[in-house]
Amino acid sequence: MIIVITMPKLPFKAREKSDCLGARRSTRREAILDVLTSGPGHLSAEEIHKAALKRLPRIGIATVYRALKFLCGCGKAAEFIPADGVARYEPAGSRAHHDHLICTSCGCFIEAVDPEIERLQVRLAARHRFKPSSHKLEIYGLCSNCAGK
Amino acid sequence: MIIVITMPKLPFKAREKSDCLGARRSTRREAILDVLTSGPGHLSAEEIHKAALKRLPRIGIATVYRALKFLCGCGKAAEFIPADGVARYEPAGSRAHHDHLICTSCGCFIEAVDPEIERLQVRLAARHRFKPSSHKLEIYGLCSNCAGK
DNA sequence: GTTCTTGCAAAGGCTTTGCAGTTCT
DNA sequence: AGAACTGCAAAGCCTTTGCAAGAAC
Repeated sequence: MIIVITMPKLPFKAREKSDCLGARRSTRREAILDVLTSGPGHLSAEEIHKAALKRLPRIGIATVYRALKFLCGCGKAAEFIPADGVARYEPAGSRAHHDHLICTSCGCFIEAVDPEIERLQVRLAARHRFKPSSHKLEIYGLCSNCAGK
Repeated sequence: MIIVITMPKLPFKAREKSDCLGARRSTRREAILDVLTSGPGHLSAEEIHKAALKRLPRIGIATVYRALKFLCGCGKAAEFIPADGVARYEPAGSRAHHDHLICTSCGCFIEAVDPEIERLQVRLAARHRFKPSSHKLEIYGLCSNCAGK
């Protein structure tokens, strides 16, 4: 069984709070959400940890993972796992869905959307009597920079 | 940097052989390829190992991983990593590309293709001056069986 | 006999968990 | 005070690697 959207065991009170940032104010979670929204996007947990350390010198990697699970559960962040198997995180909720063009040379991520593809995916699922809840399209290849070399 | 299609270090002679099954005949690699082609598909390394053990009671998991890398390098198998982060393998080469509908309830994989989506993906990449080499579309949701419940 | 292949055990990399101490309300 | 949050270290899981023994050519 595969869980795609992991809802963390939110503390009881957190579920009642509209901002979903937790039952209590937490400097770490706020910092991590901020790293996520102000950073370049598509960061790994380790990269997020590194960025967070600049603001909170003693924050541990476990806290980062916990906060990320939490934020994903709240819909404030989204996790996705590219072909290298290392999870990346991006802010979610306020941002539109998008697919990824991933450069296999420099590792950069380009966000892209094609409404038509989105529509066709729904059709494809329907054709198989499949009820889609989320999807993920990744195109691997060379970005314009790397292809030029 | 993200390597999507990992070409294993093939032994020198293996590269010259057309069947690409290795420089030498290997019962294990043949068995694993057979598990792959005759099995239900989308098996994890562990599942493949379990199936292989029935034929070769002493085969080790390392051999399975090595063989899988090898077969992927030869184009005889394809690896893909769904949202749970655990690699799955399927026979390749003789089979057409396809996308996956993945049931988040029972974990089943449905293979599907939509030629139009394929075309639009190329267009989408081109629009970003991106040179695609492979892509992966996964739709998560409920299969008809699970949706009915 | 040389080179490839294998099993085993150990190590690696990413992620989660247990626990005791700390913080928030 | 009570529940939530945190850092640290340990454990977990999947995968790879080192090495000595075995097999193929």
